[in-house]
Amino acid sequence: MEITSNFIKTIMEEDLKTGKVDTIVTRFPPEPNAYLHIGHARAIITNFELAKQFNGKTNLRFDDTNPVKEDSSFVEAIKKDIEWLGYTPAKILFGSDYFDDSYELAIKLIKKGLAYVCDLNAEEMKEYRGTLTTTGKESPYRNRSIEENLILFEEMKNGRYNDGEKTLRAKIDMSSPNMNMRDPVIYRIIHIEHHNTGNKWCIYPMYDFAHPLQDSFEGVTHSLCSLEYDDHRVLYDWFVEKCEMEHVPHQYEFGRLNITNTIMSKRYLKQLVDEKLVKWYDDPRMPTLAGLRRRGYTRDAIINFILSTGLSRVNSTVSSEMLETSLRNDLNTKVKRVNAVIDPIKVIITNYPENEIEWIDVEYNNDNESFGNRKISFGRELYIEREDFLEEKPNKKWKRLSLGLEVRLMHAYFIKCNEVIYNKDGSVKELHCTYDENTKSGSGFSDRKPNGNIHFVEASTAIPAKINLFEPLLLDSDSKKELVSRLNPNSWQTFNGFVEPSLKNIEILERFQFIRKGYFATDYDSTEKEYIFNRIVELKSSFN
RNA sequence: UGGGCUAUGGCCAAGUGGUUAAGGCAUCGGACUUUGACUCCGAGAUCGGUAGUUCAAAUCUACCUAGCCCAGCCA
Repeated sequence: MEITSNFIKTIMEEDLKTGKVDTIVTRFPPEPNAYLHIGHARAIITNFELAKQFNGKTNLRFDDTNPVKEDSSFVEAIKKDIEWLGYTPAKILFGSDYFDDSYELAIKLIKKGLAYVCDLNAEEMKEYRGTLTTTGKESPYRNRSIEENLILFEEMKNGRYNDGEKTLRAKIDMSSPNMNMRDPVIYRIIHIEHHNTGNKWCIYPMYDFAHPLQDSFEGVTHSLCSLEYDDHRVLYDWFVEKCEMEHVPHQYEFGRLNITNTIMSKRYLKQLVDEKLVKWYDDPRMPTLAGLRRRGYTRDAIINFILSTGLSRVNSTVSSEMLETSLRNDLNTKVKRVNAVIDPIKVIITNYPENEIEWIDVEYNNDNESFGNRKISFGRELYIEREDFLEEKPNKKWKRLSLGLEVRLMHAYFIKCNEVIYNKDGSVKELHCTYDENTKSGSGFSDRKPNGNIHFVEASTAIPAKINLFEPLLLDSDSKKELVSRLNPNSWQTFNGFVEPSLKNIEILERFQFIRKGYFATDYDSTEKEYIFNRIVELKSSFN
């Protein structure tokens, strides 16, 4: 699958055609202050795929210009996620690699009379900036001489001032209707150790200043970012122009991706971790890439999902079903589908001989012929899924077992339910059924149609297994109350179920909640083997 | 009379003046069935509104409406 058509691709094609650029260079610039989530996947995949399609290249650049928020532990996690998605950055860089350069360029701006050191504190600066509907007023420090600015800025760099005491600002236009142009701060004082540059610096460039310059240094041609930076583009261009950058990159904005019933904002994900409502950012219930990976999502499912949602200048909210569909389609070709009964009720086939087991050679129900066959067993005592039985057929759409009705046991025979045995509490204990030996699967029997197909496992040969069901983060409200209440223990439930005999050595399985159109657990000896194996190990330890 | 952006079926999204407005997801109807999966048929929009320009507009213009973003020494 590849990116079919979107406005950025069109721009790139045009730029290539007109010779505006020779090679497409993009970059993915995460701030290393959290784990990547599925929303970031849109930016990652767009940047990498687009460059790939045009034989260009993509850098990974950690945007680490604010040491108070960032941490190198996130750097590794982010690298791992990108690698997992199958992308190899042309270069891996840090914003902090350019601190010397941006310092020099700041001096250049001062010398051109386009930047000044300002003594206003944060509160005063806010006052002077004005509001959305009123213009700002100029700082009293705005017209310091170039010489004075040069000295003060150097003193800032040398640590003579405390945090917040002075800033370096671009001299643009305090009456601009675009707030970003009202003399934005380009350097601030922060006396804190930086995870990359240590204590070398106590002044750090702001995003708006650093970013366009970094893009330029790296030869980025198309700098993609989200819609909220639209207002910043004019500033972006201003810095590139005024700093007289040789290479001129261009910024293009696209809409953010949201998914229904999922929280995606960094703030809430952090809250879940901080309040220990989840174990960590890679908890399988989290919509982070690491969480989805642990949960069994494949890279292709995620990439196909992102590509199928397209890209535009609209912040979109796509249905979570699309994500599930991508996964189901991908798994269907990669992961063998096998029988597992998660919440069993016993079925006795009263007309089947005791102590006899029949082995049936069956195909996997996958879109992958290379999987070959395996054997499943059939006998007098079976387990079926509790939800596959209702005493009375509730409506004509019910395609499962009911009293007096006949269904096909997948790969085996038709059975008819004759009697329901109850527990004392009124719940169903077991079902007494009869089978029709003429109806064996593959025999060509076609005299009558069953009321559906259900799966089963044979009781004596089935392997007991703990089967996990993860409920995804289903949060449709921003309120904290909602956040907490939805994260009940049931969001991670373990059932004592049974799996078919071919699944030896597996004690814990997941039945993906999203494979709801069918009742199969997945056996993981597939292309995702390594991850799956690791996940099972992790899960085991999680439950101890 | 702050500025910017956006508006195509339930959800995404192609379409850049000229066939019956692609496709995916979801839904409904049907066929098939060793999963209600898969597959296969079939169903649904006149393009936020209004007025213009034009032989011809979702595509151009004007006005209107709605939604999102911006007043961090965050990114």
